[in-house]
Amino acid sequence: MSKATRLNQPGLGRNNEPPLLILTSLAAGAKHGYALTKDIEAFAGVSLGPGALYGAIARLEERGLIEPAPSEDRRQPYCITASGRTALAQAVRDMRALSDVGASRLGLRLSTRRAGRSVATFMVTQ
Amino acid sequence: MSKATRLNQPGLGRNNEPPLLILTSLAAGAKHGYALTKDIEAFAGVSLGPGALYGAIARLEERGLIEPAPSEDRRQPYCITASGRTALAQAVRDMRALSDVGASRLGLRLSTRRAGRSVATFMVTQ
DNA sequence: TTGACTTACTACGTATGACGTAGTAGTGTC
DNA sequence: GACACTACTACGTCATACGTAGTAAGTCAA
Repeated sequence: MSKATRLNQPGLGRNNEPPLLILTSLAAGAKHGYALTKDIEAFAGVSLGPGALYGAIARLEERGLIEPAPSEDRRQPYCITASGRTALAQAVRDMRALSDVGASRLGLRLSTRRAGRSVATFMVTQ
Repeated sequence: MSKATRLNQPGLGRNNEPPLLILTSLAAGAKHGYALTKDIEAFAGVSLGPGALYGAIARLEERGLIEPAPSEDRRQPYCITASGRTALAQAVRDMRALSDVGASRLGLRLSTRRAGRSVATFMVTQ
């Protein structure tokens, strides 16, 4: 938290996180753009500028992963759709699996306790 | 495994996975390009075409995250550097944290057992 | 020894999308 | 009534994911 960093990470070029972050944020309830920025800053420590934010929102809407909710004022709230939830769930599972492989190959021990065998059994055949 | 899909996922546009997958693969030992493709197909079920693969390799090398290893034949093996390991470790931790938030907001229960409170405590203040 | 197949790339082009910046307009508050 | 904050729109640039085509060396079978 504290100091929100822009997305540009040192090593791994440009990322496709904005749509993922937006879906994650909306999974907890409808929000308008500005509230999304704040929420994302809070849970991911990442600050999306308007360019990244509204660009991603437009694309997510085009693809039917989010949709505009009725608004009373000038703000336009969005909510996640069923297929948005599905896509997010898939992404979450993929990320979990990939981070498991990465952690095991690095010999990292993540905070979570886990039983012996897992996705990481892939590595023995490498 | 079985049928490796190209990276284009249905929902979340273009992704920055190639560098991450390459680092993950190299974390288990030096490999040349083609071996990387095969390994990545095996552990991630994702098939990188040469364009994606060698483009990402070049960029990773530029940034000092991987480096060429000595080769005997026409193949050019690469290995991960110390800062490559650091970057990968950070990415792994980030992915883990993000997938935890996502899972909890979706009400997903991932295969891993975990104790009660976690990164997901963020959501209560949303 | 030729031809087919696999391995292992290089080179090139396209287009998507992340992201910055600037501008604008409504709203609250002192 | 000026200033800060909210909540966007609009625009441009550039990185990079990714496809496709081409090439060349090694392997193996007839």
